[in-house]
Amino acid sequence: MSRRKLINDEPCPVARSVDVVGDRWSLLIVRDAFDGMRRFSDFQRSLGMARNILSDRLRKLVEAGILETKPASDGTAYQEYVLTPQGESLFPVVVALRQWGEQHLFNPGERHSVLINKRTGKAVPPLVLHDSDGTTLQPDMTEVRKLISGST
Amino acid sequence: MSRRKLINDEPCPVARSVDVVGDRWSLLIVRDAFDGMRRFSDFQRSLGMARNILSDRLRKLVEAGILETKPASDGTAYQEYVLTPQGESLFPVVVALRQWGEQHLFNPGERHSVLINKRTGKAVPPLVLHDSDGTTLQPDMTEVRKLISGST
DNA sequence: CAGTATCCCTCAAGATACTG
DNA sequence: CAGTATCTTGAGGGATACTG
Repeated sequence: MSRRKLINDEPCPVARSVDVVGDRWSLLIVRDAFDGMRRFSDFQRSLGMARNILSDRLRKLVEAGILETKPASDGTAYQEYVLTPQGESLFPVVVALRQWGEQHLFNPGERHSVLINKRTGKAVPPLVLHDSDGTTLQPDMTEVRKLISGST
Repeated sequence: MSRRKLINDEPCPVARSVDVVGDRWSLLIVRDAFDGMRRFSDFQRSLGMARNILSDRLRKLVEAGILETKPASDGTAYQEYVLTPQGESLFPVVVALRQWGEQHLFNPGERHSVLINKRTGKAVPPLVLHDSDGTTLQPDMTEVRKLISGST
């Protein structure tokens, strides 16, 4: 995107998040990382993307604090890329995208991968917004207030 | 993106979702739509994006079944763009991105917009994954099973 | 194996002018 | 006001060759 607008001074957290992970590959790399993937070649094979682009995305994800590099566990001289706590907190984002895709982007009966709770062996239930009293929040039950001072 | 890989035959719902909304603008348009925005010029002013791009994104969001057009409520000859039920079900995605951004992309004390429960007047609590028995799912408590036949 | 370095091309995005 | 049309730029992406 040329002459691209700078949005890391946007006051909206959604806009800043999209600026970091709102591209074709970043969230798929994160998805694979949640799936236990750590090595350059594994990501490359899984995603089928050009190596230079993968290299660039991994670097940016490390710069953004989403991944960190570690020496390879098998003693080779190379890196492993693992999620930081900040990266792990993208879990709801990836799950929400997964569930939305499952519901709306597959034909009836079409096969797709699915997220399973290891303990129960069952698919994880739909992600919904619960308020602190347990009520389920719908979109029209919320509103955005501008420019609240953050605690983080 | 040139010679871009086709991923609408990917078996992973995350990949398909990213293919639909994984760009710089789509989710911000959806965010504004959640905020009650309906008119072309309102989106344009809010997002500060080029009109031809906005036009293109609105068309694609309509094609994807996320927005639908309606005659303008004020009687003018133009369109309004409103979320379909499928579009509204992107709510968890937008909220998850919002909350991740709030936590990780702002300096302490820096001001940002915030999502409020209209009824209680308080910020909506963090989005977490609850299993059907109420336990909180962490990333390492889940795994992906490939190619389950879908019910949708 | 794990990248980096090049080369090339396409298209997303911006700017601007135009139209009913 | 709500777009469409046209032009330009450059980032995103692919392919491939190269390196330790």
